[in-house]
Amino acid sequence: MTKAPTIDDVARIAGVSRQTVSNVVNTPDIVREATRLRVEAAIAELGYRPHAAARRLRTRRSSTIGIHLDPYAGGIAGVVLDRFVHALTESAGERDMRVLLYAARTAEEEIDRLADLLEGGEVDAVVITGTFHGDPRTGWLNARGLPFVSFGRPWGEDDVEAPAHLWVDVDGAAGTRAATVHALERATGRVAFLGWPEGSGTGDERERGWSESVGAARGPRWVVEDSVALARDAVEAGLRVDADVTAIVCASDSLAIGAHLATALTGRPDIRVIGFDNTPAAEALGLSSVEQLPERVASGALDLLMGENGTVVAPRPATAGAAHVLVEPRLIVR
Amino acid sequence: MTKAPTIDDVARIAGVSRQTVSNVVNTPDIVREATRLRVEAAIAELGYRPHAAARRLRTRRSSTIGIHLDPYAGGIAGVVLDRFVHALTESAGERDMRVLLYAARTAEEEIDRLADLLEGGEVDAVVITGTFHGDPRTGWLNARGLPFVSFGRPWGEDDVEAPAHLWVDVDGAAGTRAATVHALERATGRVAFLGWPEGSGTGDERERGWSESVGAARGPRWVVEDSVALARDAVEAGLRVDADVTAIVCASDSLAIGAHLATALTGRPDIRVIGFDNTPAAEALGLSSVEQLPERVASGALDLLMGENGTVVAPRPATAGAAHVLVEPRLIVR
DNA sequence: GCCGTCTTTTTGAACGTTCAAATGACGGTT
DNA sequence: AACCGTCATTTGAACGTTCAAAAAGACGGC
Repeated sequence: MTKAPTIDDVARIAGVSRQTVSNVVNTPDIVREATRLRVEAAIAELGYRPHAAARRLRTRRSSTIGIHLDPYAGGIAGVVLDRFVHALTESAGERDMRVLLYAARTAEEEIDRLADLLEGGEVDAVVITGTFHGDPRTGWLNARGLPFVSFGRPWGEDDVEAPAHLWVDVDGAAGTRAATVHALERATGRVAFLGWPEGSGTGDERERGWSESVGAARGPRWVVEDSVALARDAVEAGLRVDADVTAIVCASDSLAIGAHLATALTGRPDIRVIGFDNTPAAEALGLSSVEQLPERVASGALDLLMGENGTVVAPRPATAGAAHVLVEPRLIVR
Repeated sequence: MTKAPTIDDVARIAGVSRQTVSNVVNTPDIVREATRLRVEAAIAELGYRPHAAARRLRTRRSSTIGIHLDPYAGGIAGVVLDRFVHALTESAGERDMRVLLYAARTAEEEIDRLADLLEGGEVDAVVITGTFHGDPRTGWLNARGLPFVSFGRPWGEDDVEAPAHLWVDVDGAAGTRAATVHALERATGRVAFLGWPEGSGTGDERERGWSESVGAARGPRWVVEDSVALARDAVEAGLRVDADVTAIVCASDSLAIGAHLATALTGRPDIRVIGFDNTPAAEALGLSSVEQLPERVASGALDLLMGENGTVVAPRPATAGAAHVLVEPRLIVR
């Protein structure tokens, strides 16, 4: 490996100027066919690849999107984000974009990273995840006019008429609604809900889907933190009180696995348990679960940042209507 | 957001030259304290951040490491890789490195991506994963002298005296050995092994750990593809023949979950099932499992690429001894 | 006051690309 | 034959940084 060939080397071999080579690479259609073929031959002969940094410097574009990776928390929750990262990488690749990961433990640290990456031109835009009530990141990004989209809606802020920022999310209520409807079709008794303590936007949404569609078959509503063991205990206790429950809609797969264990332990394998997130664990146990369709979420995020078919980051102002994508999840029946 | 300040703006404000500002940023100790403070004040005042692309162009370093993301296959297997990516991102951050993802469906496509990324200077090195017998990637990379490390040893090739390339891996045999020893301590009957068909290096290693340590308590050796349902059926059938088995060491968590289901179904909850990979699914079911310690794998990969405490990619030639890191996994008992 | 040495700072060039504007080639019209 | 318009190609400059070498300062010894 001596020295990588530059655009000038190609130009010399092909007997044209730098710029013509550049045109062949970037806008082939404005170059005469004969010339183009000659240049392409030279490129192939030398194995020329444009130097990314030089291009970035000149165009002031990195063609890269940053995404934050939370510290690995263990458990099941991380799987959804990982699938999203996968999907984002693939969708981005189709648009000639790259995905850069960054880690940060706290919101402050993350803001520092964001500043480095965005202001240093390392990335053109970022995807932030796990937004929460009063999240400092969105305000900071907005104040500087930096392009970003969040996976997760801006909880608590005005999110319909004048959206605070671009966002993409999964319609949690639609997911549990589908689960509930499915349960009602099959089940003969009441349909319970196993969810998280009130206050998490996501959890409240998921409960709402059940609540609004369960109707007369409404069973009890059990609440625990997101843990298999807690869920198991809660359901075991709950079933002693409400023995006529024949289906349990859950806010997560962790809860669903706990519920599943409880039904097995108490000799009630007839009870249908439906989870949320369609994690490998639910799949392994043969539990039905609501699939978030991360591929759709990912391409929705890119659509927002780059336009439907755009190839560069050019965020529209967050105007009503075009400022978010809400993906309808799908129930996977097992 | 008008225009980002450049190094010249800082220099003007601080009343020094470009280069002095550059020195304050990169090598503060060679600059006189009084000057340094003045420059730092100017940097803070303007909110200056060096432009990544310009720096990359000049230094010919991207401070970025690329890593391939397989198409999401579903199931449990992906979790280990995702944890590794997490860990790599965090370790890399500590060394002022970034992690860039790329997707590719086939080995050929991947080689194309690698060429773009490495020869275009987009990344300084790559981590390749899922190496297999006769993998075309390693040869291609070696032929060009491009820096890389693989997660997974070079199966089949000379991997001790004259290592084919830098690699980091988990000692699978040590993992199943620990699992077997643990089983022998607790179990009264024989210890079985549930593994994959012969031929996958990883699977053979894991079987070896059991085989070499199980001794007189050696139980049957069952073989299936990596699927929960297949594992369940195999173990159910196997236990009818070998009823004195009281522990099953498995080559993966998928297999372990299948085995676990089989023991539950056949009324043998006393049988200890031990998995491999310590995935969330195993955790959720309370199964013991061998933990791969992805953090160690990640920092091992960086050590190989950058030296123990290095801050730039400067791969040593793959000389015996210093060319690989073999991480000893740890049994998580539940 | 001068010299040598060491430390600190400045200067000019270079990294490889694309942008914006200029030049050249060619055919058709007047 | 001069002019115009269109298309294809070239030219000079610029993007913001760091390298290498040169210049300027500081300091002590004689």
